[in-house]
Amino acid sequence: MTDDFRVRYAPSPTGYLHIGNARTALFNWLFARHYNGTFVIRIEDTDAARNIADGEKSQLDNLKWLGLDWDESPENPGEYGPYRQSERNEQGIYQPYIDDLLKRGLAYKSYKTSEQLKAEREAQQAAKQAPHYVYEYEGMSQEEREAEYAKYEAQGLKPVVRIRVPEDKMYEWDDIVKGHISIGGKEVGGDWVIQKADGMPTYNFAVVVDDHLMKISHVLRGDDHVSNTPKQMMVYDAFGWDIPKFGHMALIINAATGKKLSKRDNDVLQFVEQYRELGYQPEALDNFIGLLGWSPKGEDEIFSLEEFKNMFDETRLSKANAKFDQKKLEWINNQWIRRDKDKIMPQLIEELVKAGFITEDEAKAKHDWLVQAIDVAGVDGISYTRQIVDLMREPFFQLGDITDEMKEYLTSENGRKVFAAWEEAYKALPEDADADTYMKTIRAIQNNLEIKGRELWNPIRIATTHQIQGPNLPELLVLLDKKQVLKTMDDVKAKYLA
RNA sequence: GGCCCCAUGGUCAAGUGGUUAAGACGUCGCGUUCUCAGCGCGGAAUCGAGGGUUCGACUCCCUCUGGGGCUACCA
Repeated sequence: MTDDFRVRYAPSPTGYLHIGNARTALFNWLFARHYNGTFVIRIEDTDAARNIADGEKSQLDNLKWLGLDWDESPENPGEYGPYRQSERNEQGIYQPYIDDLLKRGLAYKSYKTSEQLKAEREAQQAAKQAPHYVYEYEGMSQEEREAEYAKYEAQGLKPVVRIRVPEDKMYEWDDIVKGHISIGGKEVGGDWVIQKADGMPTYNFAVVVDDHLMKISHVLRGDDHVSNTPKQMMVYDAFGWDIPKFGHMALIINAATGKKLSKRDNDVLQFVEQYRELGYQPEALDNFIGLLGWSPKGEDEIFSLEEFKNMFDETRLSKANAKFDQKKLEWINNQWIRRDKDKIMPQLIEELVKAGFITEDEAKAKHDWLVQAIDVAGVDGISYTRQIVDLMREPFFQLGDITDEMKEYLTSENGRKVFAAWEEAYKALPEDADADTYMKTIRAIQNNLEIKGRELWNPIRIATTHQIQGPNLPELLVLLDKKQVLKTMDDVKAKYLA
């Protein structure tokens, strides 16, 4: 494969950027960048009713966030604009092609109402036949058809334009991922609509005209488009255009339902936006979706976009659908969080600010302390940055309740002894004692009292933090404010050890 | 129902006629440790079924089964 690679990602702005779309975009990007081609973004907004207000903006924003850049789009048009189908239609780009087909008798106007169509379909199904459009002008000449059109127009009916499907023809192609596929012309369900009554071209028609005009060389898209391919091929044929190479990637499946991941599946977080809000790293999302349906040669699992780009090989795309495994995503994100802590730190601190634990000014003043506290709290174990909130809440910003179990440790005979010894020792320590000093102090109590393990540590941990488990205690004590700790201990003493 | 596609552990998957069938997530156990996390070590777990082809099939062919996709004036 050589130059002149032009690939595209063509979202319809009917929603936010979905994980499945993101994957399609990612692989098209990889394809373009690996082969030094051009990556085009085209907005397929021919269904005005389904478009949502900020769909396009959100899609593009999230693509950028994922680190996917593009060479041509509505924002930065190349020489094949405009890059929104609605605008292309307004400019009359599609109409001449439709008229041409009409003139050549390869397409025709149809005035059947949706009620009629529905009735036809139901009758066919009742007769156990596959739904199939019935051509209403059988045996008529062009003139006779025109006469029919006039009759309907007089009744005020608006037509759609349907393409005549060559039913005897076989449509075959060598799919980049699936290999050879062939589908008979008679399988597409009969003459299909290329222009809707509102004048908009349909997806299957517009996509061909645009891909041709934009000189798209490779079309990498989801498996769900396989059955659209013969329809699109017959349009290429009708105009005598070269057909691009198609590649149909296996779909991402909802592990719970076993079905194609759908926007309506509320049990899975599946919008890029949602992951972004929880504090997933874009690199991690790229890493995860890049490994869904594609695998590299070696045994490594963690890859940057740049590495993916260099390794990319379209022959290693999987033919089988892949289930979405949230746990693996979490692990991958954890790896990225740990890979560059300096980069993550501001995000973590921001989460603490948003949680109301600390103001922005305080965070600035106590920056070094925060960095240490975050580390001691166990940032290495989190899956996404939002989790730092629960990790840090206790004992850094709030104290929890003393449970019955904790009370047991505190009020047992050994617990009382440990508390007394600890209280005395702690008060005697300087305010800036280091972790080693705390450790030695606790070890000394262990030796004096001959109490060890949980019997020793739990009373101290509980008395100072109201927790029965948590980060390494000596390191934690270094970070806690001594006055606060003393107060906590006094309270515990007054309440449980009086 | 029709057409198309797919099929290795719970999940992602490597593998292209001869392998002890990689690796990762998850899971389980052990160790480190006061505990959690982390880290280290180890374990369990896979070729959907049946026929062929072949000296030899996870790999090739067929059938079945299972799963998915599509079947719109949606994209």
